[in-house]
Amino acid sequence: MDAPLNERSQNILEAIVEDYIHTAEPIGSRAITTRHALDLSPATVRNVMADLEDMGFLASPHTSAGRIPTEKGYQYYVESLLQVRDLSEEFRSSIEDDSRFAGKSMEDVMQEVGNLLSGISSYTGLVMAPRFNSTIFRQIEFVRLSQGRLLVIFVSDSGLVQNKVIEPGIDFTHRELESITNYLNHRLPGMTITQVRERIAVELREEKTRLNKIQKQAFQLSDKALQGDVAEQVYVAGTSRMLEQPDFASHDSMMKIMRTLESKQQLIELLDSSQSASGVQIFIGSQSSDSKIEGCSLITAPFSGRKGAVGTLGVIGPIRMNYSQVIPIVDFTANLVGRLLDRES
Amino acid sequence: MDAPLNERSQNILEAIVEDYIHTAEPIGSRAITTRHALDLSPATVRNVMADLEDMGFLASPHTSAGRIPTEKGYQYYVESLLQVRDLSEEFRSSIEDDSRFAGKSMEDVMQEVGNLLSGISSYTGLVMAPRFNSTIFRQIEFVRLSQGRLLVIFVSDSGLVQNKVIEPGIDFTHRELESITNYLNHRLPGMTITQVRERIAVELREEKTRLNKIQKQAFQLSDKALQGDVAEQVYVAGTSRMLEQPDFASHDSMMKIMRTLESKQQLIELLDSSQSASGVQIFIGSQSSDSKIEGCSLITAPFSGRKGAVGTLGVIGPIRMNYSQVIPIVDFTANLVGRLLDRES
DNA sequence: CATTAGCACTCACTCGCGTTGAGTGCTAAT
DNA sequence: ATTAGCACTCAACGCGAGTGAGTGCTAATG
Repeated sequence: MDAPLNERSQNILEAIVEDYIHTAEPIGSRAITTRHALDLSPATVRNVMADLEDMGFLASPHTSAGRIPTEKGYQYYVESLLQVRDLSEEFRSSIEDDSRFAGKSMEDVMQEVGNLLSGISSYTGLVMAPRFNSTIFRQIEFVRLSQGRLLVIFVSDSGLVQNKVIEPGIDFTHRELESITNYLNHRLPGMTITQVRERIAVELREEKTRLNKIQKQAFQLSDKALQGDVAEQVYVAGTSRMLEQPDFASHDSMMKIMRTLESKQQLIELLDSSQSASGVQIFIGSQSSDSKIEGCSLITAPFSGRKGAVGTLGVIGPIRMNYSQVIPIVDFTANLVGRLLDRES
Repeated sequence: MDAPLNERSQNILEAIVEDYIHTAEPIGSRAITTRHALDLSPATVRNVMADLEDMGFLASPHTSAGRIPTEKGYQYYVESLLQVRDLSEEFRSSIEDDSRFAGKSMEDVMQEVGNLLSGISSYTGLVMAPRFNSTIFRQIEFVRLSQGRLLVIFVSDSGLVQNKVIEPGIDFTHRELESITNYLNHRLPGMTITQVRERIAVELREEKTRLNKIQKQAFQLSDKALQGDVAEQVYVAGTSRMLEQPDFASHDSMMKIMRTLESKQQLIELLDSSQSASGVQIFIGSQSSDSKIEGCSLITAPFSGRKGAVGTLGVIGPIRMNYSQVIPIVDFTANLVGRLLDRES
């Protein structure tokens, strides 16, 4: 929509965005000339700043304050000016330090990844474990509870464990369950849960065929067990990091953020859209959905093992976020988690 | 240490505490005479208030403000003045509404209980699931992962599922694992994990005896599987409720609380002490451990099924907490959860 | 003698106001 | 095209007077 920015304007915009990311305070023309060696006088900078403001990249809180970037300013910065630095060796080895994941169940690993993201980025870390329906079936177990209630435990290829309680109607004996379990565990591994479901539907439709009683029961039971979606697992780490940000000093904005971070459902919606994308995605301010996370930016990346279980992880922080640092962190971590998924299979 | 309070002083202290709980603002002498039908003049009330301040039950933020209760004041109020009301029918049925727990795994039930506590009390809800070591063993399953890694899944009597990853050193075949699983699931149910552990230790010591290979392997494997403590499961709900409290308006106090609520470890320590007690316990301000939750009170109750799996739940809020409402909520909920544990067995 | 009316006193809170200074926009000089 | 100079703006800070809720003390009262 606009003429492209000339180099000087770009430099100045970049300087303002970066300074503001560090200080969280409006940047004045003088501050730029002193902090950056641009060989320009404050007056010239002022002229450029006025232009940038006209074009919508900057805004001034009031006449006698400096400028702060607008959302559009951040977007331009991220798309055109930002050069993503390589991850520092320190971070890299800190992320890759396998000992932190040793001997942990997949759930604990996910939580730990959240902690890692939050710890290194100093913002809030989010991890959404792979959708169960898209993961590859590895094993199923049944545990008899009281009164015909059955605890079903699924284990996915990547070591994720999910369990739910069902009431099948029939009260299976221990032996029957054992047979059913065996049967299912021989037939189903290697398929995704969705595929398993379809398979079951087919088999049940053809039930008049050669299925014996055990087989029929097995399919009926697993049909019940797989009915309905399993809730997504979301792990949040470092929510208090949000409170450290001066951007959320006001009580209201803080409450809003914290409420959102508490609601798994809303987080799922946020992360969901990036599920299918590939590579790091950046949502700046209102680019992410309707103001639920007003004033926030979200950096996400999907992760997946070789066999395709796909989850999403990311970092959420104020729009005034250190993009150049966070982007490689998210990228690198997503790769790591992909490898962690594979190590189980 | 002091002469017991006479009735008039008690009435006035009670009035002040209750008014302050509602308004969060210092209470003056006039306010009391108008809001409560005590048939006393403000002057008389002032005299009594001065006495109560001398005795340490009240404090004045500054000369020309009203009085607020001290911790000692709250303690006296809770111990001697508070009559715990019966839970309103509305709350009672809301808590007992079974549908909210229908078809949920035990983990989800625990989280839901947290939500319930927070929702009804308007403070923050805490639930610590029964210590795994004290729960009764019901079933164990092994899942082969890559490279000699084994996923172990324990199910407790009350339907709690825990899993961890071990590296037994030997690479068992599928058949071997099946036999071991069968053997363990026939031998161990009904004991607590701790008992199971002891049993294993004994059997292994006598291994020269009549144990065949499978049996020996079974014990060695389960020994590995049960080594080390399983992390406590803590569920927190409604942390943002803390931010709603005017008591935590200051940035500092807020951060402190949120950090604590984020740390499972610290929450475990808080809840741990009430584990062994029976009935509702009330920790007012510094009564709870060292200022980690400065300005907070904690109301807890242990819950247990008939078979003894013991967990703790509670509500945490500002010292200025609505004790008369929260105490019966916690009490009632703990009973409910006890029943929920039993329904599985 | 306990209670209360009366009164002087205290002190956080609010509001208005002048001062300060960082920063701007405009204009004229280079 | 750039820059020096300058008038202007406006949030932020500090100060002082005014306000009022609330106290503590004293003397009067039933």
